[in-house]
Amino acid sequence: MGAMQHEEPGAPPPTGPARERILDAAHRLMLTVGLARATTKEIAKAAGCSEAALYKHFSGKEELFIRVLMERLPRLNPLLSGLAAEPGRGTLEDNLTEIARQAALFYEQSFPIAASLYAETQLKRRHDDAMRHMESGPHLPIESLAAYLRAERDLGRLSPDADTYAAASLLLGACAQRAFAYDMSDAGRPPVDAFAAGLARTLLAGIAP
Amino acid sequence: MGAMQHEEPGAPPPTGPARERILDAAHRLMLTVGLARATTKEIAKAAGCSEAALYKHFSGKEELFIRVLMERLPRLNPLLSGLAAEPGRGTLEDNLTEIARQAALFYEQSFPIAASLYAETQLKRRHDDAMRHMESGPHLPIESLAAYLRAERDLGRLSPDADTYAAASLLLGACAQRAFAYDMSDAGRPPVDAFAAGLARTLLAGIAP
DNA sequence: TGTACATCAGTGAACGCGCGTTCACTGATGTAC
DNA sequence: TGTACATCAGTGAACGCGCGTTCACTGATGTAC
Repeated sequence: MGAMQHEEPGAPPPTGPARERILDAAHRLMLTVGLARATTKEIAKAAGCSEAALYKHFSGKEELFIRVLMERLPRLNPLLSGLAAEPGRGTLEDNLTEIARQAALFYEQSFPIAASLYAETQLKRRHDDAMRHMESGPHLPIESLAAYLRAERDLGRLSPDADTYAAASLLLGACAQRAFAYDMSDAGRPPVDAFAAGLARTLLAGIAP
Repeated sequence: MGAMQHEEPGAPPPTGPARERILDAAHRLMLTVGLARATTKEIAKAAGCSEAALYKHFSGKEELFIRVLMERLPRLNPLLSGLAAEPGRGTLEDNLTEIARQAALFYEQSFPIAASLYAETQLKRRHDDAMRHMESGPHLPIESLAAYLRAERDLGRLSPDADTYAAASLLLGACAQRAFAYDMSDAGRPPVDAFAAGLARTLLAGIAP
């Protein structure tokens, strides 16, 4: 009882190595109260340790946040470059639907945190530099998808004059926008399966009569 | 000389009524250093007044930010609902290109600030509520554009089974994503005119062979 | 085996700084008589 | 006209709080001889 005084009543019990618990706690707080109010005191409380313990695992608060971004946010690129590796498999509409579905789920998870970096230009710049150095970043999914579409076009499964970059922007943009326009509390967000299917169909067929 | 000590060397000289100068200064700082580091001290310095003066015009820092959001961010909706009012004008491709162009510029300006609200969940919620109350919000452009597309479809200028919601999501999503994926410093951002034209063409024609 | 020392994860309490906010006040302008 | 008072935009200095960070320390575990 007395030993548990740091544990939140509603939160899952902190288990596992402390470093992971801290990353999880920081991640959770960034999503719920936001980057600005994810203080060292709250993070420590949620992780079930003292504030001082944070500094045994991370050099400071900024490093902790960078680590959350790198070790807790999902990656979209593996899926996309996987597909690009073997074009010609399955139907194009199925593939695009699945890409849109995964992308929508990906942005749903990562967008709120990625967006909050805009509040801390300095932190954002540090993260952007790290991303650029490991050749990653938010523009990469678009380029991966465009590469996949080019490969399909070379196989004759797309119109020979299809603008693959525009197509990739349209599909992924719609998925990212969905996370932006309808967030957590908003019930108006369209169900992901129907949404993804509609995007893929519309992108393939166009809307001209 | 001595009287000007509050003015930033590089900044434009603070002119006009104090309230407007404060809003401008806050807006500028939100874009440059980010919401989190846009402190009352910095805002006052940039506006050429004392910190205490801020509280003569706004009840507090949060109200000031809300006011910046409401009085300084551009609106996309007027353009869209204007178009929806008279469908059948001009060619569809031209209209979609112009919409995409305006949307891309709009998101370029508003996205960094809107995104930074994710760092302050509480402020975001207050702003969302205000938006909902005046029947606005980030999902509205999509619905306005969808309404315009429906009107064009009813005129037979779109395929009768076109998914107008999906089409609107694709077009506006791509424009928003452009602001997100390639920000300020990044030189990789595609020029807005070519980008908009490519989106409109691709959305109309589709990419299927 | 016992003993002396090293290492390690972690803590409670304090520190200093920067923040948003408030206070008592000023000097200029307007207004009633 | 002068005089007394009211209003107004704005200020410099202070206040208190919450933040990230550090400090000296503890108790448990490992290790050499």
